[in-house]
Amino acid sequence: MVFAGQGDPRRTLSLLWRAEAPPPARTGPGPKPRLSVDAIVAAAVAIADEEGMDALSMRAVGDRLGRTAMALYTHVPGKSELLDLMYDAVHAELPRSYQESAGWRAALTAWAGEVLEFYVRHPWVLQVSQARPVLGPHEYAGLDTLLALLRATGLPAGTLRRLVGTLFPFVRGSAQAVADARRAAAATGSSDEEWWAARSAALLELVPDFAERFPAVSGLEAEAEGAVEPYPDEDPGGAEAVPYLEREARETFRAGLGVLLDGIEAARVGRT
Amino acid sequence: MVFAGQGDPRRTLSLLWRAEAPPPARTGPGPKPRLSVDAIVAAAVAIADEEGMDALSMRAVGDRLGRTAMALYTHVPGKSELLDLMYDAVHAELPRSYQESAGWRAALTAWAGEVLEFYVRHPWVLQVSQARPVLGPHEYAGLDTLLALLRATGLPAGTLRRLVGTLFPFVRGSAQAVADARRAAAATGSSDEEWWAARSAALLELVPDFAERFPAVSGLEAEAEGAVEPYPDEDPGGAEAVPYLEREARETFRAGLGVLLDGIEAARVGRT
DNA sequence: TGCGACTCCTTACGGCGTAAAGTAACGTCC
DNA sequence: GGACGTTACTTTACGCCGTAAGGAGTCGCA
Repeated sequence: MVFAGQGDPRRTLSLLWRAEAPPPARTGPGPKPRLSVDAIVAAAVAIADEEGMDALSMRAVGDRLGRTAMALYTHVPGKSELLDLMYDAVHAELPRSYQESAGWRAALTAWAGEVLEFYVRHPWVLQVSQARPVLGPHEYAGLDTLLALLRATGLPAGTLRRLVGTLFPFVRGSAQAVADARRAAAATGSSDEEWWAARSAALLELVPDFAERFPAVSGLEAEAEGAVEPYPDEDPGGAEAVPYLEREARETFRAGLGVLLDGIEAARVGRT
Repeated sequence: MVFAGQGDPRRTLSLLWRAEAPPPARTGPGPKPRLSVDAIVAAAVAIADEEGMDALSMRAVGDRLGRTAMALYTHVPGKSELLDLMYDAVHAELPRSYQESAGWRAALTAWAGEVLEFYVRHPWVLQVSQARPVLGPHEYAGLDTLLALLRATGLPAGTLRRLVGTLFPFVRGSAQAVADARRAAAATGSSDEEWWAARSAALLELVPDFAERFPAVSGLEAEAEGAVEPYPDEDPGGAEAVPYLEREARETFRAGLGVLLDGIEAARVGRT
C-alpha cells in the first residue's frame, strides 16, 4: 500500500488547491517550463490506470513526458505528494448532484453505482491509504455530494457522519472485489471457472478432510451448487458476458447496499 | 499495496497447508537446517507488527534471524509467498466459535468486535490485497466461523454468501479507519484536535469560500459543533483516554454494524 | 551585456528483490 | 574411513527504486 499525506501539509495543500489560486501569471526569468503539475499528474494517472500502481515510478512518469525523473522534482516535492495530487485529480470524475425527485433511496443507489464504477475505472485509488486524509477540492466535492443526498433522509447530523463512514468504505470494498475479479481474470489465461476448479482440486488433494474441518463453508458450497445458474443466454444486444467472479462481486455489492439501505430505513422509522 | 497469491499456486498451497502434511521427518544428507518456514514467518510477522509493512524486507527478516536475506530463499520461494504465509498465520488468532445461546445478533456483534481488534493488532494485514485469495487453513477457519454464525439467521445460502462479502469488508474498512487514526496520532506529535485544527486553519486560509462550495459538509460541521462532547471525565478505572479520531472511528463501526444488522433483520422479517 | 533566477540533466547513493555461483556441513555408500 | 552427492547458507552482482547534489543551458530584467 502507498501512503498519502506524508509531505509538508502546507506545500501539499496549496498544490491541491492550486486551481483556486493560479500561479500569478509569472513571467520571471529562466527558461519557459516545458512541464507542468497538471501534465505530470495526468501522465502519472495514465500510468497507474494502464499498468497499475506497481508500474508507477518517477522514472516512468518522466519517460512518458520525454523528461528525466529528476525534472519532476522542480514541480512536485516528491512521489508521496504526487500521489496526493493524482488521488484528488481523479476524484473530479465523481458525480456532483442528483435529482432528488426520485427519493433518497433511488438517489443513494445511483450514487453508489457511479462511485463503484469510478473505483473500478481507477483501481489504484483503492491502494492509496486513507490515513491522514489529504482532503483536496475534488474529494471534498464528492463528500459534499453524498452528504447532500443523505440530508434527504432527515436523520440527525451525528448519524449522517457515521453513515458516510459506513457507505464509503462499503463501496470501496465492493470495488476492490470487482477489481480483484478483473485482475484475476486478466492475470490467468484461464476463465474464472477453470481457475477456481484447478484451485479447489489442488486443495481437495492436499486437504482430504476439508468438509469435516470447515462444515459451514462446504455446506454452503453444496447448497449453492444447484443454485449457480450457468452462463445466461448471451445478451442479444451483443454486450460481452461478464465473467463469473465479477458478476458475483457486483451482485454482492447490490445486495449489501440493499441491506445498508434497509438499515437506514429502519433508523428513519425508529426515529419518527 | 502488496499483492498476494502471485507465486506458483501448488507450491504456495502446500506451504500454506504444511501443518497438515508435515515434512516426512527427512534426515537426508547435508547440514541441519538452522532456519524453518515457521521461524521465518514469525520473524516477518514480528517486523510487520512492530515497524509496519514498509520495513518488511527480505534483508530485514534475515537480519532478525541472524542470517542473510538469501538464506530465506531455501525455505520460501519469494517475498510474495512469504506474505501469503504471514497472512494466513496471523489469521489463526481469529475466534473459532461462539455460544449461540445469546442469539445471532449478539453473536455477530461479538464476532465483528473481535475481528476488528484482530485487524487493529495487525494493521498490515489490511494492506494485503484480496486479489486471487490464497485461502489458507486459518483464513478458511475464520470464514467458516462467520458462516456458522450466519446460518443462525435462517437466511438462504445465496444471501449468506453476500452477507459474508458485505460483513468482512465492512469490518476491514472500520479497522482501517481505527488503524489510520492511530497512525496519525503516532506520526504527529500533536493531538488529534490540534492536528485537525491546524489543517482546517490552513484550509480556510487557502479556500475562503469553503462554506459556499461545500454547503453540506460545512453545514454538517456547524450542526455537529455543539454535539461534540469534550473529553469525558477520565475513567476512574485508570484506563487511558482513547483519542478523538479513534473514538470516532469506533463509534462509526458500532453504528455501521447496527445498520447492517438492522438490514439483516429486515431481510429475515421480509422472508418469513 | 551580464547577472540572477529558473528548468532540466547527469551523476551518485543506499535501499530493494533475487539470480548465479561458491562454500561448508552432513548422511550414505565403497 | 574417505570420497561423493545433497543440502543450507553466504557472497557477489544486476537492475530496479526514490531522491540528494551539483552542473548546464535559457530566459527576463538591470
